[in-house]
Amino acid sequence: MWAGAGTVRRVRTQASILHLDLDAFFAAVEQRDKPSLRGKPVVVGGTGGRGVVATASYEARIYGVRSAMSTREARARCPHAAFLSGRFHAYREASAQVMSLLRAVSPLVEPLSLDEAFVDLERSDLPDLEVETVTALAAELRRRVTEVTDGLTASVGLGTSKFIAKVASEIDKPDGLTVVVPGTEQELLRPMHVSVIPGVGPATSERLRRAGIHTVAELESVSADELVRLVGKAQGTSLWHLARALDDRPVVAERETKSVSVEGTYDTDLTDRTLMEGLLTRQASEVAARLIKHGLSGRTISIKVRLHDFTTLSRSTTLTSPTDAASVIARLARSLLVDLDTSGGVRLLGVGVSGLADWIQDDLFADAEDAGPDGPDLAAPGPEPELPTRHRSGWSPGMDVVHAELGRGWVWGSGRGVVTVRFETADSPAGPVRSYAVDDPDLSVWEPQEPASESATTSGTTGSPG
DNA sequence: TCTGGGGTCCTAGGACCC
DNA sequence: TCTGGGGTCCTAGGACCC
Repeated sequence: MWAGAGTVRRVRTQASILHLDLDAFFAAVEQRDKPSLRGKPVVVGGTGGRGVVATASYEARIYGVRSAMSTREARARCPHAAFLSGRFHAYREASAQVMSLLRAVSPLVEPLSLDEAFVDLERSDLPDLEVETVTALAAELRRRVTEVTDGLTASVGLGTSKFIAKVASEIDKPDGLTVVVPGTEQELLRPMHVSVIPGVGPATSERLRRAGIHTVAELESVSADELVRLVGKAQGTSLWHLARALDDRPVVAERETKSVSVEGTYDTDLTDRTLMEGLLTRQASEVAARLIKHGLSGRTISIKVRLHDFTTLSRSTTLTSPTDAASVIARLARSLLVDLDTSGGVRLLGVGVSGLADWIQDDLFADAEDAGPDGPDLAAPGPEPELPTRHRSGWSPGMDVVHAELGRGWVWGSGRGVVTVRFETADSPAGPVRSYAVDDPDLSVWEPQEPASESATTSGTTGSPG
């Protein structure tokens, strides 16, 4: 029965999905490249005061060092380990070698990270997809991985779905190969903890635990309606299916980028607003550089602020058209910080751009050349930028610079016949705000107009005698 | 001085439009 | 004029993954 579970999910009848996972990847690359580290505990990750472990070699895992553990704790558990901050060039290179091996097996390869990928064997040249055939292929693949990477090892799992292939690759790690024979999936899953299911992390595990659900077998006995009630619609239906090993997610080779961001955690909490603005400005430049490098631009600019007590805030604003300009991203990022109370100290700051388009409206921005590659810059000396006629029909928050009674400002918002201008002052990136009629004929000498704001309505209420 | 960095997806509420 | 529903977009926060 498919009671209340929506559309049928067709699971493959053959173990044609392969999952490959390079063992203790970052640490293994370090041990490969530096023989003195072989056989010794190696920890790769953040080495600063607030760093965390990215990868621990198996020698370090003996001491209880784990991924995502703070480096501080890892040092306490295994003081004699080598603590390294990582050489991502080397990791990327080794990863590329392995990925190209996988693509030689099948064109349909989905990398999950530098050290992990799914391969769809239905698109391979194999004569059939019987267990013996795919097992032989996987064994040969593992041998080739070690050969081309000069000694790295991989764990491989094979199954009828992504879920099962991934579970399989964990079973005989490191340096192992496991094939889950089609038809035996539920038998394998039932005794396992619910956290084996993708998407079930600490929070969901705890919710399920409180409902008396610990194993996949117990999860299977819960109705779809009950699961939706417990964890929400999307996750509830997903759980109902995955508990039955019903997983028809396809292997997807190319994924579109949805957002680009840069963030940093600082060893000591930040309290100086000017410093924070400077850091956001630098991060905005890095984000812009990456957008440009990939030919992307985006409409939504966000900042992320983690306070001293680890509460995390985000603020965002959306432009009417996409940008990849560092000055625009920086200006908006700084102004988003203005509302936030950071007096207790800030441990993390970040800038991101989402709502990406893979093209830029060149014609629309042609005039930005006057102000340099980053678009109009309020700090730049020289003549006022000439305002093009397009400003009369469409205003672009964050991008358009205008001239009005407080000097130069930039468009903060527009709508209902009004354009809001934010003036940048020496004190603040987001200085005073004034609104102007959108059809004002003279752009540079606009007369201030009463903003259509909330404060106007309250005064009317108190003034009425009733 | 517990708790990285770069992502993805989901939820919920409000605005706005039809 | 009142009421409601659905769809879409936006914002903020949270969970999760590697």
